[in-house]
Amino acid sequence: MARLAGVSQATVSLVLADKKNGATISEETRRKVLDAARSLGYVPDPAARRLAAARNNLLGVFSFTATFPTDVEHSYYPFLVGIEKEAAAHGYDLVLFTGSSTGGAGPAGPEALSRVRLADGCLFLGRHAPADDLARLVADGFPAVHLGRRDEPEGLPWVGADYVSASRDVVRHLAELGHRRVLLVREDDEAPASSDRERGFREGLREAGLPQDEAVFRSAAPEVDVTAERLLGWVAEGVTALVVEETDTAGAWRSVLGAAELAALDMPGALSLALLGSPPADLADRPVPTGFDIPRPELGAAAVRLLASLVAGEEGGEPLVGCVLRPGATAGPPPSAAGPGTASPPPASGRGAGPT
Amino acid sequence: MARLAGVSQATVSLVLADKKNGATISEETRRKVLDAARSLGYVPDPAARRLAAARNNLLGVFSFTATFPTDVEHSYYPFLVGIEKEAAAHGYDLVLFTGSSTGGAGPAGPEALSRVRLADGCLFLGRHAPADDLARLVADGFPAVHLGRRDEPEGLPWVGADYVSASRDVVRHLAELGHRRVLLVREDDEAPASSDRERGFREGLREAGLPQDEAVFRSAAPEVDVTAERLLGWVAEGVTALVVEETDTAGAWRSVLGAAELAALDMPGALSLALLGSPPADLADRPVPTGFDIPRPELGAAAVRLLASLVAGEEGGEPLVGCVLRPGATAGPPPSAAGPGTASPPPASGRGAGPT
DNA sequence: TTGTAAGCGTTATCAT
DNA sequence: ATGATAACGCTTACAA
Repeated sequence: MARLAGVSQATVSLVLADKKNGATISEETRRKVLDAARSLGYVPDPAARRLAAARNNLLGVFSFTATFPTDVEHSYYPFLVGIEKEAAAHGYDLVLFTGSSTGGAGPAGPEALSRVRLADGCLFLGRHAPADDLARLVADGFPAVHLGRRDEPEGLPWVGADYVSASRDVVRHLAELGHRRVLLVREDDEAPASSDRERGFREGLREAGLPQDEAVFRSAAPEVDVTAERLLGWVAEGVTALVVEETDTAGAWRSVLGAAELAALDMPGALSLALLGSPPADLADRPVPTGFDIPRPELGAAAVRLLASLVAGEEGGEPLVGCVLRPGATAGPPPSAAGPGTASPPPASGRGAGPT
Repeated sequence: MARLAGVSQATVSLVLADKKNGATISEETRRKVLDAARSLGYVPDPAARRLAAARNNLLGVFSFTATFPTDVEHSYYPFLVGIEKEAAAHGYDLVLFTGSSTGGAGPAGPEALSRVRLADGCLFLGRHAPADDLARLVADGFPAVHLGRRDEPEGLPWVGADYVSASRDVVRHLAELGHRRVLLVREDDEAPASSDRERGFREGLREAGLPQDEAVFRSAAPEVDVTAERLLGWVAEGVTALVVEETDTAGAWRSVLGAAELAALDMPGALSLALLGSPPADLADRPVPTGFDIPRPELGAAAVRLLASLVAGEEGGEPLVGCVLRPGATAGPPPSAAGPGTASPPPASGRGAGPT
């Protein structure tokens, strides 16, 4: 220890810690200690440091699938970008629990989840987390945050994208373009992400004074069956814009895109399309869909922020992160509109169509 | 501590450590401890564990740039894939030290690097690591492994791709296709990665009994100036294949590709091209270059393997990981060859041209 | 077979 | 302003 080298003892701790509170170190000893430390190449042992401080400045990241799958597409990369940055900003290092991906060693049982306790708190990615194990963590007061909206283990804090507002904004955008008949195509799935989008969609309609009856088309979940006939039927009924739900498989979007192609519909011309999310990577060559982007890095950062505040014993803040509208190229004025950008005032309803 | 919950005390340590030597725990206490631990969700504190001179089953990963930069292209992702898998296989969790990216907390001084001592060992990514800080770690006997060949802090173990063999194989491949005049285009840079490639290139020539004089063209580093005229000149001199070095910027490759285009050379027909590495992402739409791929996940895995053996107190093994030849589409038989695949026996030298 | 006790290197709380 | 000294939670002889 540098105590021997220098002239003092645990005073070293004080000078090296650079405490902000009581400025209680004489310049002389300070120098002595610093010099001794430098000449000895002394570095405080982080393990001892953390042991004494009762916290280890470690934030866990637990994913139930491999954190780094071979297929980059499915990875948590965009979240990790924000997570790493925010963690660094708060002075935390990250523990990546090679959780369920236990390729050969440790047991993948419930034990695995317990390991996260070695960190000061933990972030959970992906929806495969066993609710009861998480409940246990929460009940024990262990700081945990789920990345993505989650109702299941009651009391589990989470951060998620604000699909409601984002979906509302998309509808507002369409209304401003002049659309009066807008239809939502969604999969028949009761996931919160789905319901939130529908809620936002309906809010958007209401706000713009548009009719809400028959405004939603639900299709069987796995294969969405929007046929060309159905599409043409809608157009015949006066629908000028389709708002499509986004899911992992993008089933609805693919289906609609395929049908539009089959029906040989001029895309922004005869029918406007909007996607409630981002298009899948394999459709990257298609025109950029009008819709919104989930700010994944920002979501990751928000999760870390929340987790850090929980670790610090504070209450968590706003769990919702705003999405950003993507104008895109698949939506334009409706066919009947006088000209581009000329949004005619709403014929029905007494409420205005403009932004409220 | 679980001691209170169960009936014993530091015996907990013994049963949780699963010591291999003297089987000295009665099945009964063992169960008691295990049960108590499970019901309490008890996890040994890594810091305390490490402090007590044991190990905490944590492996560090330290990169001097962000591990997850916004731009996926520049990330260590492919390495992480292998690192995560191998770490899991060895029963290690990963601690991501949010390196120099210290966006707000501690300074980037030596202190930053010493945090890694919390783990049993650490992997270093990227060449921005301050050599002296690393030297300190090594001198202290801390298990550290650098991902990528590194000479700087002497004694720092590393794993890297075997560019020598890979480059040799590329030349062999060309020779087997029938090429007798092969030219290496490299940047004027003394990086080990460059010299290794040249060495392998020369080995390949020798093995195939091809002339080594004037077989290497060196160009200024930043902007590689391979002009169309120069290219045509080489072809006129009888050069039928170009082997191009790979660097971060792919300057040489871009230059050669551009010149070949300008000169309107039929690519595999009039001149064969090979790249000593992988093409940059923005050239993904071009024909796949003949050359080799660096098995990044395997490299990451090898690094973890080496690190794990160092942690276990063993000597490290083979630091070189083989690359895999990529046949590609930019190399074919030379114009003069009788037909595809008909490699004529070497006219010069007494040594065979086939695989040795 | 299991309990006791001595550290491991820091930090934090008191006295000086 | 600084020197003792008691934790911090664990491992590991060593004793019982």
